[in-house]
Amino acid sequence: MAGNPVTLQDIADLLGLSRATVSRALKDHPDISDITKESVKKVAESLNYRPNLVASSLRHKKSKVIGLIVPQISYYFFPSVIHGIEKVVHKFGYNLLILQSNEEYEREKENLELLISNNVEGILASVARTTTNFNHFSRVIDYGVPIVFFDRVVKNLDADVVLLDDISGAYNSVKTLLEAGRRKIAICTGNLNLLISQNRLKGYKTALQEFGLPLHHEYIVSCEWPEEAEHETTELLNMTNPPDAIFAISDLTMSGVMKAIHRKGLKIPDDISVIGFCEDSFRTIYNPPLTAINPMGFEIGQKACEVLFERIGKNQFVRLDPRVIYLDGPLMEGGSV
Amino acid sequence: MAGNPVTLQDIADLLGLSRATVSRALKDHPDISDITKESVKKVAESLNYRPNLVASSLRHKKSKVIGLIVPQISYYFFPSVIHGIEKVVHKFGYNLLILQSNEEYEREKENLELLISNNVEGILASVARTTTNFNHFSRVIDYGVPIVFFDRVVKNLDADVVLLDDISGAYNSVKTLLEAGRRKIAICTGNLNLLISQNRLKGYKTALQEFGLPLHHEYIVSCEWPEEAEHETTELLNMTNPPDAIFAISDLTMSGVMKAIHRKGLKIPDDISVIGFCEDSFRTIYNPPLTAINPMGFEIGQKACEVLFERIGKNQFVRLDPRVIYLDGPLMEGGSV
DNA sequence: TTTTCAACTGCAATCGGTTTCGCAATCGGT
DNA sequence: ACCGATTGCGAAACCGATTGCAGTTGAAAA
Repeated sequence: MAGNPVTLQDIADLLGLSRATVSRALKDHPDISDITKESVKKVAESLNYRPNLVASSLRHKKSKVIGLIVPQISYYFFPSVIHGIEKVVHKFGYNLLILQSNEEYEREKENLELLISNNVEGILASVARTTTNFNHFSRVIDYGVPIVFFDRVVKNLDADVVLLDDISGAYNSVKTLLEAGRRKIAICTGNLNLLISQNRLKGYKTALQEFGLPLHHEYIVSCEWPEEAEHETTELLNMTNPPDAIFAISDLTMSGVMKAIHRKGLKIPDDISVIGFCEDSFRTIYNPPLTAINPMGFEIGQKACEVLFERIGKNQFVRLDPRVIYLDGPLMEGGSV
Repeated sequence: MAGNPVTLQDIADLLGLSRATVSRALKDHPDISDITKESVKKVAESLNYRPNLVASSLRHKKSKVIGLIVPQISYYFFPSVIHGIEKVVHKFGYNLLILQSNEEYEREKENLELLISNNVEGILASVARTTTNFNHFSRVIDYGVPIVFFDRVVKNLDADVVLLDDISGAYNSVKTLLEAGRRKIAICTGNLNLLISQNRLKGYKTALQEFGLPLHHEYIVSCEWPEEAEHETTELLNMTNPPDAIFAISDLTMSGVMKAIHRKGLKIPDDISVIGFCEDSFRTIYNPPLTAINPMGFEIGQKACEVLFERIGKNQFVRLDPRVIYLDGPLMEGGSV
């Protein structure tokens, strides 16, 4: 919002034309003569004219904006996702309105309202871990704005979903540890509210089961923040029968796990093995680089956004069945197993 | 933009009132009777009414949106900044439109246009390293939209600027290395287009000079990405007379430096000392945690945003002199020196 | 009974860009 | 010179929320 809001009217007045003509001239409408177009463009340029997208959006009922709600931008995963989304959004000539829920249910609700009020044409969302009630999402869907969930998804809503095959990713991780001869494997999972945490835990259990190993409940810890992960890991390491391997389900938990291990002075992978879901840029920070499942942030963002644009492209009354799209997260060899 | 765009008119029709009355009722205008207010609110609720902020914004000529342009969201610094900004933006009841330039001048230009077209009331920006011409910024300022630069700032424009005291931060870093007995200190700086790189280099030079040490130009390397930093560092380490300390000016360069050191199998701080500008969450990933200047991302974001709101609050014709605000980045002791 | 005033509510314009419809001028052809 | 077609442009409505102004109603005061 400027102090110098040059409008179509200003240009029109200067040239003795109508707003309509100026508008058309600027977008090369065939009805307008080349001479007029040229003079209009010249004046627009000299006046430093910028079209008011807000007005345009009001008229079109199209804002050309996609909304994104993430728990937080920190760490490696979500920035990667954002890159992927941005690429697609830009390709379609849209813009991205990014909001953070800070893991708070209330904030998430507010954010949704805000996106609706801003006439976004679609929403990409990864839910906060404190969210247990999903009415705010269904309201938006009923309102007619398509949502695609990614990573931290909600099922059983009329929305598409893009995520990693978490169960098999976790299964493969733990299997890798087992095949390396580890038998006392702990898991540092996240808030079990989240489907993603549940699924990664499920993969862990499946792998152990397959190897005929019992479940040690004291090896299963759940944490929300790196500090908590560090604390829990320290407890694990101080047990009389400590684990010889730790599976961390995210970069967030992993960073806490690693701190605890460092603090304890353990050597990786000699004293203890470590594996998890980590973006490349994160896992290669460590020495040796971690062996980890690539959580495919970039690809998830891209895919989620493409799916969203498919919805937006369609007539909303064509009821598509919600799709569930799984990506495979490849295991990246490091030296931590 | 929805398929179910409930408008004031819909509510008005249902109740046999006018749009005007409904609008006033919803915002508790004193002219409206309590009975009317109540019934309006009830209907609005049941219809799942959401005010169209786009329309409102057009009418008010206030979008309640702040624009943010950053080179990229990756790594640790900018996410911290965004957190700081968000906090303030939310406090003022505004929203944040985040755009990434991806370090490209052209994209940065586009992003600015976009923000203007979206009627943002102010802009926070950290410039791309490929930007050498700043006309796009001055055009925006002339247009009447206030800009506050942070971190990667532009001086001599009519805009406020919030940044670290880079020279003294760098000076202190290098001094720390010197006081630890290191004499062969290399610097891994960024693109020297950027004032921030120049200043951090200047601090480095000053410290050396103060200790009566000559400048070894082969110890000064400049790089844009972690990969480049890794490569350059490897070269440094392979010299016949390699440095015994490295000063990395950002988390981005630091991550490359560290990889090279790890690959070379050197021990920190025994074989080589390392220092830099790193957010806490980043520097404590390493073992030992890095000794580093805190780049104060959160605080910079907060401050920049507060300064911006001061500008927005003022009548734009009250010409304030541009302010330059320095924050001090404290040295965080780790174990890398 | 008339005046006065407060309490409510509606009309219509506004924000800036877009678009439908239609009009006037010009052109080509006969 | 006449007719239909084409070109170039403007008037006005529209998107949805807001607001200055004016109008209506009812009750209290004169």
